[in-house]
Amino acid sequence: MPTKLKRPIVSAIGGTHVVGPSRESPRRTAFSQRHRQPDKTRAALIEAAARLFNSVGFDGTDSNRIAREAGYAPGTFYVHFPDKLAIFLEVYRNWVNAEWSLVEAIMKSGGSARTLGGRLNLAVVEHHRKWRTFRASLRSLTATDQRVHAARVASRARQIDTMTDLIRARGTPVPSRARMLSQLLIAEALCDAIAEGDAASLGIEDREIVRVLDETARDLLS
Amino acid sequence: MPTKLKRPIVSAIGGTHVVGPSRESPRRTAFSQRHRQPDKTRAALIEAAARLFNSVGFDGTDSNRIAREAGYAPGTFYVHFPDKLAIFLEVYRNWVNAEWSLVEAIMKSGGSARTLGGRLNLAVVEHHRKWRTFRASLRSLTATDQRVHAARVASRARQIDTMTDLIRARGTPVPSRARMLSQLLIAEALCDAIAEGDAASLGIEDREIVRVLDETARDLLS
Amino acid sequence: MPTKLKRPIVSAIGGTHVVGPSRESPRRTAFSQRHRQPDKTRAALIEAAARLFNSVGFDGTDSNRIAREAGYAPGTFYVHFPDKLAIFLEVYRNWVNAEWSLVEAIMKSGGSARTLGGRLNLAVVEHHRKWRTFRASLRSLTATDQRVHAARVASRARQIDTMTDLIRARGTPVPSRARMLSQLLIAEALCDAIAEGDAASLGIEDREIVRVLDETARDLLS
Amino acid sequence: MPTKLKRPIVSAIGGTHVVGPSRESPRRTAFSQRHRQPDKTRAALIEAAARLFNSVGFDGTDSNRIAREAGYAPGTFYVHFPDKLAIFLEVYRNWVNAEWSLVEAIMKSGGSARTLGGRLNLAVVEHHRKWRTFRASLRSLTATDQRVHAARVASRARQIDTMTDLIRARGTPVPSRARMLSQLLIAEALCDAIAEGDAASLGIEDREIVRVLDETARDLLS
DNA sequence: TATGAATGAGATTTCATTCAT
DNA sequence: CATGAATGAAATCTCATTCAT
Repeated sequence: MPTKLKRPIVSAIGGTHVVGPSRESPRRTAFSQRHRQPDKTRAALIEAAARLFNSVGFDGTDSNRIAREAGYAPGTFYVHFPDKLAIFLEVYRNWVNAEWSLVEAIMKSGGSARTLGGRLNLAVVEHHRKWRTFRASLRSLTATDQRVHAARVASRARQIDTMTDLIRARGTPVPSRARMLSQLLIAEALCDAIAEGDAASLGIEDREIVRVLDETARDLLS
Repeated sequence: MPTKLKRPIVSAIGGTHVVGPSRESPRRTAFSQRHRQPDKTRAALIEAAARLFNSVGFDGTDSNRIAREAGYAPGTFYVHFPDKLAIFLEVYRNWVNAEWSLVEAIMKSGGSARTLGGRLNLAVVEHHRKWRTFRASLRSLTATDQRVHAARVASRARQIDTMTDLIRARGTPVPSRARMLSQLLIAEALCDAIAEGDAASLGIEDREIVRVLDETARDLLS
Repeated sequence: MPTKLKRPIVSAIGGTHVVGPSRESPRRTAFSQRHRQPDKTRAALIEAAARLFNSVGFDGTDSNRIAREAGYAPGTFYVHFPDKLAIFLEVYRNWVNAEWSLVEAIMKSGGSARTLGGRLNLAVVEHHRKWRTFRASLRSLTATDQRVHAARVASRARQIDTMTDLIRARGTPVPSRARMLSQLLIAEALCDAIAEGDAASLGIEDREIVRVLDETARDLLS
Repeated sequence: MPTKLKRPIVSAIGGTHVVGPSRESPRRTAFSQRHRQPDKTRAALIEAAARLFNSVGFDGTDSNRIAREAGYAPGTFYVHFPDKLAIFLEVYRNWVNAEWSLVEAIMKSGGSARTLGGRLNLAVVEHHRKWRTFRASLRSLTATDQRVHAARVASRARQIDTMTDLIRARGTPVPSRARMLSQLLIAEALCDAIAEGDAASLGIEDREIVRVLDETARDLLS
């Protein structure tokens, strides 16, 4: 029911510098201005959930803690979400939106295809790095849970459509959907690997991987 | 196929056709012939764990159920493993061994580089497909748990070494470690995506993705 | 007797006549009138714990049973106490308070030093008799557990201070702290022995031991 | 069935300098000379049990660990003792014997009543200090368990008899049994308090308490 | 809407004990 | 006698969820 206008989706996920769950006791005045404003409550819960999922993972948190971190009582959680998975899906939706915003902003910033591609890759890598633990839970739930799996496939379909539009807008020939999907998957994999520090722990520099990423993008998408 | 090994590592993971856990209650009162043979017990527990992790995920099972599925009482689990994560790492070790065996078997089968590469990709895709839920748990735990993360990085390092040996053996120039890691990651990502049915649900045929996989392998490794 | 206090500390320990835990299963499905009043819940848990610790000992009960005996579900225990030891310490705190109340009441009742001393000893003996099993657990945990040991030493320190005040108030010269501690220890030991029926089982009458107690008190404290 | 002659009871308890359970892996040669020598096995189990009861308490150990610490397999425990309590009683029996040996040795060493009394108190204090954790378990079980309680009462009766004999031997008039019991209890309490470091943690010096102990002994027993 | 005490099923883990060898 | 793998009941503790206020 909340429309996109009402809740500033991007700010919660895209903008914040993510840190572990705050240790400060739930910020709560006797009756903060946020109370009795359902949209703000909902947004606060989502933000807290995003933070927690990204620091201790989906199975590492519980709904009580999400509510407490957001400054509410346990019961409040269930006023806004039917269960823990529902808020996870909401966080995922926000995360995807944030990535889209990122991509759009860069595409509008102008420059050669090369420059743009490089900038894009860097930004996306950074976004993955920031949300690596959340993304790990996402991947795990994808294999385990129908709802999450469906949401993810849907999101990929939209990504491919968006990519098609962007390429078409530039006048370049549109690659096959298989190639576009592959590129998405490859970008995700390499970004996640960098984000998780795998390259580093093998003595490989991140930017070497980014270079490979650039290459595959060029090969597959043009 | 493992013969003299104390614990038949590969067979548990590589060979079985994976199905969901049986629903019949495996409660036993008397000792079966398998009992009192710690190596077999251990192997049975690992096999049951592999099956369960791959059908309901790491967080979807519990040590009691693993023991019961293997035909033992709850306490038996703790005779052989200190906790649930320990058996997970053991399953992972087996999984990696199974993949190595697969790769080695194919490498020894002879044929042109092309043929070999294709066969390899197909086999690995199939292996991932079979173990997709287990792999999802693996990826999730990688981000959450130190022990798993370390095990996975170690395994990647060994994979790169093995790859180096194989390429060197063929007389081809050895690519940079960054390229080899990238290829491993890409293969994993594309295989997992096929395994999870993502391509299919976007109306893309699996073999189109496999073709991309072949291409990147060619580009990156030669 | 406690009235305005949030948690009626003394009443739980001091007043009740202690019997073994009831055998009827106290399973409740609906909320009783006691529920939703956290202070009462907490007090009920403490009371049940006191009763159980005193009948089957600390290691003879479990948190589930304490909750059930108090009329709550297992989880409720952990809403109020982090673990079994925490409630034990709370019970101990109450027990000490009850003893203090006892002593104060008698001190205020007037009479000669002799009369008062005698009355005091009898009352304390009775208190120990009533709580003999609880006290045995207390002594055991004292040697095993840091938290309990610390609580007990702190309590002794306070007892010595109180004793000092009382003696000073009567105008009598204050004995050394060593003597006061010794007297506390001796009183405890003799009281516990009577409480545990040791004198009786050796064919010695309780009041003979009480007489010795009176003697040592006179010798050490005046 | 084992007679006193066969198993050197005192040495296990009286002589050893007690430390925590050894961390070294169970001292065991392929088939040590101790094996198949039931008396030695039994003695080794008792010794290990004494050590463990005195470092982690009765409830802090388990029969498997006792067996392992003694260098045997879990099942061996049950060849020699029907249950954990049985070995505890055996350890207690040894402990009492050790104390008797101590007392006898000192009584035979000659000297004035004063000197002897002082030496006795010091030795007994030391014995208690060494076995303080074991003694705490003893006291706890005394209140909880019939078998232990009976054993302890019996032991006290014997102590009083012995004391009577010793006093009679010196030609001094024999005090009432109540006085003798009281003195035993007081000695135990003060010794245990010193052993547990209670005096020290209240800023009181141990020897002050020992002096009180001497006083009460003089007052009660002469 | 928001609250938060209470729920209770269920997961993890321990350990006294058995028994076939 | 000794072994030691296996047992399974039971204890500790968690957490998604409910519901009366």
